[in-house]
Amino acid sequence: MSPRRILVTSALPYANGHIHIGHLVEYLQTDIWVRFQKLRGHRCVYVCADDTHGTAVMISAEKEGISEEDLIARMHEAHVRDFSGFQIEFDNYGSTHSQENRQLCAEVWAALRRAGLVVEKEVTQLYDPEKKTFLADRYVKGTCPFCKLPNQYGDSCDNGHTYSPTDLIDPVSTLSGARPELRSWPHLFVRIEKLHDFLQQWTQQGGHLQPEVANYLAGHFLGEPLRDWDISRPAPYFGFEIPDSPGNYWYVWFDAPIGYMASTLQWCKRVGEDFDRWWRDDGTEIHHFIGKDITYFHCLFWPAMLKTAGFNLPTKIHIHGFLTVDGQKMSKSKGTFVRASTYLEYLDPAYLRYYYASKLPPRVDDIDLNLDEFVAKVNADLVGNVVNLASRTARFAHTTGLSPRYPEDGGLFERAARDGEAIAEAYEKCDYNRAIRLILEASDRANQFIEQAAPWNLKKDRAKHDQLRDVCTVGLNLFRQVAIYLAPVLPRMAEQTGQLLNQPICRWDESKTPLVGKPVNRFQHMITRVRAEQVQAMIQASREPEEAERPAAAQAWDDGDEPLRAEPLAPTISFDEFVKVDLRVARVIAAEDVPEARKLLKLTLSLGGSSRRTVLAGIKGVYRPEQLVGRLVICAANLAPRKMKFGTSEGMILASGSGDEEIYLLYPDKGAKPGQRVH
RNA sequence: GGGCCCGUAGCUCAGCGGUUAGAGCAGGGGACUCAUAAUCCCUGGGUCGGGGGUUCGAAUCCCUCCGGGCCUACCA
Repeated sequence: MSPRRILVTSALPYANGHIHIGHLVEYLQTDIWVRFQKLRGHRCVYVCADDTHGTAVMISAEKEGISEEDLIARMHEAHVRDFSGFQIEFDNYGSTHSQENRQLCAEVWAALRRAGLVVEKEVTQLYDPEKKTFLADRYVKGTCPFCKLPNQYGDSCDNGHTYSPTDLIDPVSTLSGARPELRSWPHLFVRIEKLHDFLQQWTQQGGHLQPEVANYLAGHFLGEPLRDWDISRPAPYFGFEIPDSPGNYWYVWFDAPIGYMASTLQWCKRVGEDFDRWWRDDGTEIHHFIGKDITYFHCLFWPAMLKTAGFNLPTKIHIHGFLTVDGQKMSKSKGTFVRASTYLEYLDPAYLRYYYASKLPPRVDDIDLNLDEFVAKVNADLVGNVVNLASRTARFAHTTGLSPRYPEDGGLFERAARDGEAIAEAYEKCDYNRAIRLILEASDRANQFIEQAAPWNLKKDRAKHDQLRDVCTVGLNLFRQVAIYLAPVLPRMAEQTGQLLNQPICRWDESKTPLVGKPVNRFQHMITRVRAEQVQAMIQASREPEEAERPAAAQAWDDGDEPLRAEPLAPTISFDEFVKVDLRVARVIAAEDVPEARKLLKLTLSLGGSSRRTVLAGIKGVYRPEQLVGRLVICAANLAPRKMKFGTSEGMILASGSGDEEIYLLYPDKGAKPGQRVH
């Protein structure tokens, strides 16, 4: 087989946050694939970069009082450190804020213009007059025009109503607290519909996408005309100004994927390669690894851009699912939102590399990091089964060395050498789960062999020295095969195996030829067992301070400013306005679930005597009905009844928190009586 | 409302038209002592989410329902 030329990318991590164990699913999946290809002898280049542009970076920089450039430089450094800690090896790790990227963006842009795909349309948006900037939906808050729920984002409210930010009642900019005004501005759009036929064909044929992804696109986007893509943002915007449209900047999703090319270009300059050979040459394969959340950009816009500008199209887009921890979404308060750097303080990266590999299917399925299983798998498979194989033979072999000729082994070496093809095929298809299972089977057979050959008995009899040497030669060669097959996942172990046997592991095919006549070095532990306490310590360290236990001796409170920032103060009101709201103490005398509703509980409140109110409260996410019965709450009692899908709500009960997972009901101190007004 | 993925042993998953449905871990019993309390042997455990259908034959294909996750739209 002649060597393939393969360019591989992972999605560009956003410069606004740190790498966490969810990101690592992707970078480890990709790194393993790249290492596999290199080990197979192919020409394979792995590029990535920080995604640096957009509003979120601007806001963070301002919040910290530093320039965007300083912020992204700092994050770049942190990202690189995290990746290298996990033995993720890029050939180039760049930034979308680079000269190369600006140049390539201009090139792609010119091609879109030339093809007549760019049109200008007025867009009317809310504008923050204080910050002199247009506001994306998530930076506007106000009262839902439908249910009058206050403090809702610009596109939808917690009760599930969707609307335009211009319909919000009393909108407030979360950037400045100012009242936004409506303004229009010309935006540039890409008429992607002109490429509909091409995209239909490209997504449905040629095996570029997993079947479920192709179906998703066909059913969801390609069944109707594709909408124009709004690709420009007015200043101020951290990004690249559009050369032929001063005052406008490319939307971050335009320049981010071009960052794949820009990073390649940087690499080409550094090592003296020809860029066109990698991006304009049918002989090159391009493989993107991404998460399912960004399917839309990579499978529609990106091929459209490449096609128009005459670059290589992706050979394959490998899409993976999300990470859950112990079956649930990662959570900051539970401590399962673990940063890469935190992980590395407590655990060996080899554990996670192995664990993810053992779980990853070729499909888009989510994968679960089950912490108990993590410990069990690492200890049982990696240490107990694989490394132990070396550990239990290398000590004997240190004195004997390897036999000059490979001894009879009942066909075990041959068998594992043959299985190499099936294992390689599994890696190629990103079916790491299957690859690992096959490898573990080989390791199992080797352990059985050792057990039965009992080198510890042979050692007792000097006359059996040669037999002992033969058994160790078999055992270590079977181990070496396993180490080769696991090299993409566990590069460190492959190196250690090379040192142990005085023969570095460089090629996959070395699994086909037994190693003989070599001295064996003193065995050193390759991977240590993991203890559940270490994992627990890591989880503890990842818990957000707000959830940590309060210190008994309350010293200075260190309350963060995030809540206030997330929801700035509303405009000042007069006392007269305040007293219009009649807040009352009320007792929950009945509570029941509204099964069809995602968030609602139906509460019956007593205001004392025979006064009853039925209130539908969106607190199901946190409170169960039985917890509430008997409790005192505070209720907005003179609110106009509101007809909702599941009945009429005659008031609201007071709670703080963002909504879904975070809700804190307010209740009065002991002694308060239902019906009392709150002044 | 539409779509996608998943539902197989206590747990995590494999099998995706054909012999009595598998693995690892966990459980039970035994062996061994070289090894990081590792290893080896034996063993219990499953209406393959429910129900229909296609087929000589279905965990595997089709329909439908239920449950979990996700994406996306619209109305109010």
